[in-house]
Amino acid sequence: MSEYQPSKIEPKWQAFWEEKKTFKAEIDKSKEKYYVLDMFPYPSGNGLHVGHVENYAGSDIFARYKMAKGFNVLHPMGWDSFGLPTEQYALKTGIHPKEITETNINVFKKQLKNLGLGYDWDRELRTSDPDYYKWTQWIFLQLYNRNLAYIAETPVNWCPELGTVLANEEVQDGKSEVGGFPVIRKPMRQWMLRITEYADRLLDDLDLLDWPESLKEMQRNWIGKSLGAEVDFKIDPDSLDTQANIRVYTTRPDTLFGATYMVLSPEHALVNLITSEEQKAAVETYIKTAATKSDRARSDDSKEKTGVFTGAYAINPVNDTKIPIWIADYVLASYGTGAIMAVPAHDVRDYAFAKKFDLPIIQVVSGGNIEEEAYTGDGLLMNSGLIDGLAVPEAKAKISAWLQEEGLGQKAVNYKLRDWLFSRQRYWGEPFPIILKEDGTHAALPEEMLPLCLPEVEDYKPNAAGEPPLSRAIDWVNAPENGKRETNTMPQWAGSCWYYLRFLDPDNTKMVIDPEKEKYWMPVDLYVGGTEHAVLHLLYARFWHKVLYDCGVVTTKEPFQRIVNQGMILGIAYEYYEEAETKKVLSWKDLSDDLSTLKRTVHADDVRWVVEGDMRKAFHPDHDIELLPLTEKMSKSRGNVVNPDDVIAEFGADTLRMYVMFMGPFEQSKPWDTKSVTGVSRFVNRIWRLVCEGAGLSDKIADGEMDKDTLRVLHKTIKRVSEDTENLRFNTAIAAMMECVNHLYKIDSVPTECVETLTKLLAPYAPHLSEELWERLGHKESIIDAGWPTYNEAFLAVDTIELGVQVMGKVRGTIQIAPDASEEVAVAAAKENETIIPHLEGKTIRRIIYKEGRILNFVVS
RNA sequence: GCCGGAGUGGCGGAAUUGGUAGACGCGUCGGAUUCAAAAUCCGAUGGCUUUGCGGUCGUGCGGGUUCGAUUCCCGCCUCCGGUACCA
Repeated sequence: MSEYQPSKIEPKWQAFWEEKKTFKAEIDKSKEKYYVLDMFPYPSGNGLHVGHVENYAGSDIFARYKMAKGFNVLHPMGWDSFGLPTEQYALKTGIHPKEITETNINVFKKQLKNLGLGYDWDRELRTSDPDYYKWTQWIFLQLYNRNLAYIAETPVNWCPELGTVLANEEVQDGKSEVGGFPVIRKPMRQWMLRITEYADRLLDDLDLLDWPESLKEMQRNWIGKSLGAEVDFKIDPDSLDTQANIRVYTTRPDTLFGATYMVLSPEHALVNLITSEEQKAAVETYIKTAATKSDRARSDDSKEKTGVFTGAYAINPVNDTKIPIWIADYVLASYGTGAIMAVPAHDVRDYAFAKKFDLPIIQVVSGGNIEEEAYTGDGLLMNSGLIDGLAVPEAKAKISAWLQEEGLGQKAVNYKLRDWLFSRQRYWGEPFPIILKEDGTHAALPEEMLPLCLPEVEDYKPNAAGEPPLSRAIDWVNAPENGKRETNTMPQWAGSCWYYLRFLDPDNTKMVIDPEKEKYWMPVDLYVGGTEHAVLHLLYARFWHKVLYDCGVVTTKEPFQRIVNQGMILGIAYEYYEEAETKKVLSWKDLSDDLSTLKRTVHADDVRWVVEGDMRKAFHPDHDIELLPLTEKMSKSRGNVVNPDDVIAEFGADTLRMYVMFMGPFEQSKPWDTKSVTGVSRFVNRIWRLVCEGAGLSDKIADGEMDKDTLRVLHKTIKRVSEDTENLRFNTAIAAMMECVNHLYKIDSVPTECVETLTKLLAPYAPHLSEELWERLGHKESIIDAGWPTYNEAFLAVDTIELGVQVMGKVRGTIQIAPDASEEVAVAAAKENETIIPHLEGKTIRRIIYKEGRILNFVVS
């Protein structure tokens, strides 16, 4: 075997690692632990895509690097195997979700192994395994017992297409996150988790974490804490016989004097009570339309405000003015008190509403132009009685104190975060360990009865009465003596809320986790995954972790100390156009406004390349039209998906791993370009040819001392690769190794020691290749045990450097000089330099700026 | 709208605390090797200008600070991600 043949060496080393259990992690208190975690995949039928490769190759490189550095590394993998697509596939095919899951996991696992990822497979778990979900149910019972789980009849996001409800977090633009189906509001009986009780801790503890700022910010925004005041407005006695108040929440109590009307949400409890006879019909119609409108429709209408007058009035407590009460759907029932005081002068929404319905606008903060738009900035209070002339912050403080004294209001805090809608009307999820009793109460299933396994059903659709699929398992439902089983199941997030803990003790049948193991391994030191989980999974998992902390199950406040989001890999397709009527094929160059065209794309593999000068242009394979490259998120419909299996078949896993890392910064999204894989492929081949010859070593590899240059290059490479890998700058680490190899090609003989060191640096990146080289270099053990090289600063030194010489800040030449040369020496050398002399001629040197080893600059006049 | 991030050759991307912009790779051009091609190896490669040395312009745009700005400050533009009537 003289050629580099990844298809031969890669399976060999994968088998080696598996047999030797190279990546098995066990508690070893003599070593420092390091827990690297990947966001575990949902085993879909589509298999692995290059986005997974980016994620897992990155964490694998880092884990192997830490291992080589002597850390006791835990790097596990498992399956988030409950979920909707599997159930939908089961519905279509009649195959049991368990079997579908099994099949998909086998495909995924094989693909992951083909990539040479170093996982401790002995810790493999899947969320749909009863031995696993037993403990998911157990954790639910802890929540239940702490009164953090409750049943509520509330309007929920119902997705008719999916036949289930969705959490707020799962709805985007009024459509389901999975499948993109329309979602409507519908009142239903549901399980809720009191995540709002943890809002402050979830917010405050973000400060403890080493997460990307943008990710923390997303969580902060989602929790959406705001400080303000609640104020009571009396309803005008003429409008209502009994005495009643409308309580509002506001962040701007300073603008109270500018409140010229009030708005209740259509669902507000007082609406029926206060509506006057004349307005009754209009109000009822409005409520009816608002109720049937989906969130989607409501937000579509957000530009145009709607609402109706109730006929009732309230009294502004600060100036006893009578102000009208309206209802409008721009006020949300679920936020604050479901009612607002409207200050049109200083709130854009109130302003739009007041303009539309011709309500009075009174400016109370100076600034802006109230004729044109609402003024939301700072300024001095005006038209505001006791707070006149104060700045906004002072006015807020003073009016709040006054409200408190008068018993009209108090400070209040609000959150955007709502309780977590935790039940789904699905089959393929964890059953609730709950018995619904005949008297309408409910009770926890005793712990000894866990796991409560999913019953078999003949069909995964809801039953005839529209109840969840589990209702079809009549015996199962009616098994408890004094009641029935809950037939909802838990959402997919449940299992992924705590899997990082189970990896530490996957086979424990006695308890959720052995405290000793938790203490040793937690927290997760590095969690790598995509930004798509920035709010959903990460918020839910933090919440459960904090509950477990309160239960004494875990000892860290937070589960994931550091998170890194790998960038998305984008696909390239090449676009052209088709004239709508004639189907004539057009280039982007042929487009004009009066043509009606459809966009079409050509897959990157099918493009015909034409070289023109130093450029290559993309052409349509069958037509003479130039194509425009289009970089987008990979998806089947866009025809720009890259399958990692194909890349492995052509180039090998080591090349794929390195190319994905070499494309650009780990956290940045970047376009996949199959043509560019050749660069990394050549590099891998160059290493192979440098070291290997036939079945053994190349003659070029010989014992002996490294020359000074080679020693310097090698130690510089150690330095750069170590620092870059530590900081997850994999792209520049690979560039450094390329430079090193380029140097080794220039010298006649490469000392063994030099190749060995380079191989160690390469090992996390191209593990199969490195093991093969290491073996050929005469080693019996895995290269993982060979340690990580260190560099010697002394070898990095050079005799002379090329120093840039500037005149007036412009580089005019360079001089060869010792790196630590004195200013006199440098200036003398510069003054003798032919290219610099003309720039100094006839000028007076006013100033000399010399930074040793960096720059020499003459300021002249 | 708001929040976060980014704009550097034909392309992906480098550049430590402000100090020779364009590392590394792709592509392109030239050479070696070959009967020939592929593969491989060596070299060149920001634009304009110059026979050449060189000159000049260049890090989204406009200003500023500085001996010196991709880097710092002010004001814009564009793109990507998130979020959206949260009072």
